[in-house]
Amino acid sequence: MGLDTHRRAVSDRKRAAILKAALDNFLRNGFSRAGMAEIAREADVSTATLYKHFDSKEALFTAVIKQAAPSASDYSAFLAPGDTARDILRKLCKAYLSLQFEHNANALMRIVIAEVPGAPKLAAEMYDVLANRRNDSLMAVMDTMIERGMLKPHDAAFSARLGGGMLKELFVWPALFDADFKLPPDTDRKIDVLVDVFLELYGT
Amino acid sequence: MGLDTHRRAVSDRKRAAILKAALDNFLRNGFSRAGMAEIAREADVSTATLYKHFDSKEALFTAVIKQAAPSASDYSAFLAPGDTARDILRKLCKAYLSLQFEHNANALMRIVIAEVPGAPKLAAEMYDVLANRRNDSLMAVMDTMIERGMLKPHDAAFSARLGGGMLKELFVWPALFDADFKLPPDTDRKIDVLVDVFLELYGT
Amino acid sequence: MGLDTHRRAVSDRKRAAILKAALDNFLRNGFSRAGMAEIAREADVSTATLYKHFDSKEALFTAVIKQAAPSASDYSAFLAPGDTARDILRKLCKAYLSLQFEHNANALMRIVIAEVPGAPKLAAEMYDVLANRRNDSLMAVMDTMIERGMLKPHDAAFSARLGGGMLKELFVWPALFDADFKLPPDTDRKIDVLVDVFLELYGT
Amino acid sequence: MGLDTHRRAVSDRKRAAILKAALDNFLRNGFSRAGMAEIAREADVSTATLYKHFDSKEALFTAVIKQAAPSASDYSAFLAPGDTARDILRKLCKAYLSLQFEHNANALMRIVIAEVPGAPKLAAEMYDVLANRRNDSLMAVMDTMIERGMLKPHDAAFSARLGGGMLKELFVWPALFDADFKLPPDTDRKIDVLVDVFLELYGT
DNA sequence: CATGAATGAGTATTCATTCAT
DNA sequence: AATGAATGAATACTCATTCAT
Repeated sequence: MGLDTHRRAVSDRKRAAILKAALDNFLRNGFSRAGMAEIAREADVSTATLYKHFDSKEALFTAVIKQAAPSASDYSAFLAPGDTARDILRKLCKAYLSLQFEHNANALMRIVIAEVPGAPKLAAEMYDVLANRRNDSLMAVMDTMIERGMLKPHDAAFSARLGGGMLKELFVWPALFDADFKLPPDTDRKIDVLVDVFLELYGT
Repeated sequence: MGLDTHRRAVSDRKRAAILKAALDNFLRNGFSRAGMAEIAREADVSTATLYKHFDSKEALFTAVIKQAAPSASDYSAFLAPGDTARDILRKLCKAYLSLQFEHNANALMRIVIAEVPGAPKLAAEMYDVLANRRNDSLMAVMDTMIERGMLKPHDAAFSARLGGGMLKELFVWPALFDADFKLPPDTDRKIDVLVDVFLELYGT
Repeated sequence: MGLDTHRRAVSDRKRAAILKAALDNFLRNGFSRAGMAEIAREADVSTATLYKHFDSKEALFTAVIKQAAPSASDYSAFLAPGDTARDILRKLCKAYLSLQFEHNANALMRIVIAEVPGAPKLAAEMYDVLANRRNDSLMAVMDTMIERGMLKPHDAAFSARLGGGMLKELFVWPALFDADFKLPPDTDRKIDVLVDVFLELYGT
Repeated sequence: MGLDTHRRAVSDRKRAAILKAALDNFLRNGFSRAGMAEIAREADVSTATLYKHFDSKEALFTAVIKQAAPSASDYSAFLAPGDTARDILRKLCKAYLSLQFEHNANALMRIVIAEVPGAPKLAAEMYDVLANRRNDSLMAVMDTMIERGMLKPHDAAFSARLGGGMLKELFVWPALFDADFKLPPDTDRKIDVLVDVFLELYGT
C-alpha cells in the first residue's frame, strides 16, 4: 500500500511535469515542430517514460489541450443580488476575456487551428469547449436576467452568440493573428460600449 | 532579345505554375506537411528550379499567401440607386461571405494563423488585408449611407466592425475549426436577422 | 522448511509459466520480434521476476529451446513380433513425421536456424538432438532388422540417414519455408513409395 | 544524353554498391539486426540515397536475395556425349553443391527461413527458386538420360527429388545448423556412394 | 523476494536544401 | 538556366534491462 501510494504519487508528479513541459514546448514550437525528445528532456524524464504516460505525440497534445483549455466557468456566480444589468454584463465580458487571455488560450487555439486538416476531431472538441459550452453558460445567465426582468424577453441563445461575437471581433480575432497582442489599455471603455450596444438591443 | 523575352516568358510561366502548385499543396496539407519535392513535381519543375525562384519553403509560403489573399473588393459598387438600407446591408453581408468562402480564404486564414509564431510579419499583413482593409471598405459604404440619410449618424468605423464581427461569429469562426464547414442552408435567414439587429441599432 | 518448500514450489511454477509463455511468444514472433515485457505479461509475472529466472533474452531462448526440443523417442518399440519389414518401416516414417509435426518442431527448427550465427552452440546442440540422435535411434532399429534377416546386411548408419533425408525432402523442407505447411492428404501414399524405394535397396 | 548516360551510370554504380554492402550486412547480422544507416555508410552513400533506390528495408532485402540467390543453372550442359550415367550424375551432384555453397546460399537461406513468419511471400519465392526450379532442371536431365537409355524408365520428377533430398541430407542440412560448415574432404567419395545408390535404383 | 516504473540507446524513414553535370 | 540525384540532420517510437521501494 505504502509502495503503491508512493508510486502513484511519483507517477502523478512525472505526468504533471510532462504536461507542463509539453505545454511550454507546444506553445513555443507549435505541434509539428515540437519534439518528443526535447519535451522529455525538459520534463526530466526519459522518452520511454513519456510514452508510458502518453501513447503518442497526438495523445500528448490532446491531453495538453484538454488540461489547458479554459473550462467553461460557472457564470451564474455573476448574478449578484444588487447588480444592475449593466454591472452583470460588464463582469461577464471581463470574465470571458480573462478566461481567454490567461492560460495561453489564444496560442493553444492557434495550434489547434493549425492541426485542423490533420486532426479534425480534436479541433471539433476544442470548438465545442471554446465556443459552444461558453455560449451555453452565457445563455443561461441571460435567461435568468430575462426572468428577473433585467433584459427584455428574447432569444438568449442568439444574443449570447452576438455578445460573444462582438468580444471576439475586438479582442480575440486580433490576438489570433498577433502572438504579442495584449488586451489594450482602453479595454474597459470598449467593453462599456459593447454593453451599451447590447442594452440598446435587449435592455429593459 | 527575342530570346530573352522568350526566356522571361518561360520563367514567368514556371513561377506561376510553382505558385499554383504550392497553393494547392499548402491548402491540402498545411505548412509543415507540405513538401517541396511534391510541389516541384506538381508544378512540372525540378526542385532546383523551384529554389531558383524561391529561396526557401518559407519564402515560397509567403509569396503564395500574398498572391492568394483575397483582395478587398470594392463594396461601393453596392450602393445601387433604388435600394433600401436593408437591401444594401443584405448584399454587403453576402458579398463578405462569398469573398470569404470562395478562393479558399478560410483555409488560407487557418494556415496563416498556424504560422503566426514563425512568421509574425506575414500574419500581420494578412490581418491587415483580411480584416482592416475589408473593414475600411465596409465603413466607407456606411459613411455614404449615413450621408444619404439611410442610417442614422454614428461611428461607422465601429459599426462596420460590429457587423463584421457578427458575420464572423456565425460563419467564419466555425469554418476555422472545421475544414468541411459549408455555409448552412439557412444562411440568408440568418443574414436577415443580423441585418435586423443592425438596423435596430443604426437604422433611421 | 515448509516455507522454503512452498517458496520453491511457487518459484518453480513461475519458471514453468515463463517458459510456456516464452515458447508461445517465440513460436509466434521468432526471436527478435518476441518481447520480454509481453512474455512477462503473458506469464503473469513482473519483468524483474522474469530476469531473476533468466539472465537475458538469449538465456531464456536457450532454455525454451532446450526444453521444447522433441526428445528422441525410442523407436525400438516399433519392432513388434508379427510385423513385416514394410510394416515396421511405415510405422517408423509415421512416427518420425508425427514427432516432427507435433510439438511445433518445425517452427522451433526455424527459430534455431535463424539464430545460428548468434548462438552457434545452441544450434549445434539442437542439430544433435534433431538429427544425430534420431538417426541413431533409427539406425538401432535397422541393425536389429538386419540381425533378424528382415533387411539385407548393410551400413545402417548410412541407410538411416538416407531414409531421414528422403522424408525431410518431401515433408520437412517445405515446412521450413512455409509456416502454414501441413502434412498433405496423400502422405501415406508417399510414405509407401519411399518405403518401396528403401526396400528395393535394402530389402531381403 | 551525355548527362543522362552519366547519371544512369553513377546511379547504377551506387545501386550495386548498396546491394553489395547490404548483402554483407545481412550475412553478418541477419535481417532484423542489420541497420540501414550502417549499410548506407558501408556503401558510401547517404541514407536518403539508399531510400531512393530501395523503398524500405524489406525491399532492399528482397532485392539482395533475388540477386544473390543461386539461379538454376542449365544442367543440360552436363549431357556430354561420351559420358556414362555415372559421370553425369557425379557432375550434377557437384554442380548442385557448388551452386549451394558458393554465393552464400546457405547463409541466405538461413536468413530467409528466419523471416518466414514475417515475410511468407518472400520465403515462398525463395523456396520456388531454391527447390522447385532446381528440381525441374534435374528432372529434365534425367528425362533425357531415360530417353537415351542411360537410366531405366521411371518417374524422373520423383527421382530428382530423391537425389536432391540425399544431397541435402548430407551437405545442406548440416550447413543450415552450422555457419562454419564446409564441404568435407571426403565429399567426392560420399557423392560416389549416393550415385551408386541412385544407379542401383534407376540404372540400366 | 517481487514489483513495475524508469531508462537511454537504438532504428527506420523523411525532407528541405545543394551541387555536379 | 535547368536538372534531379545526393545529402545528412532530424524525429517518433521501441525494447532489453535495471533499481528504488
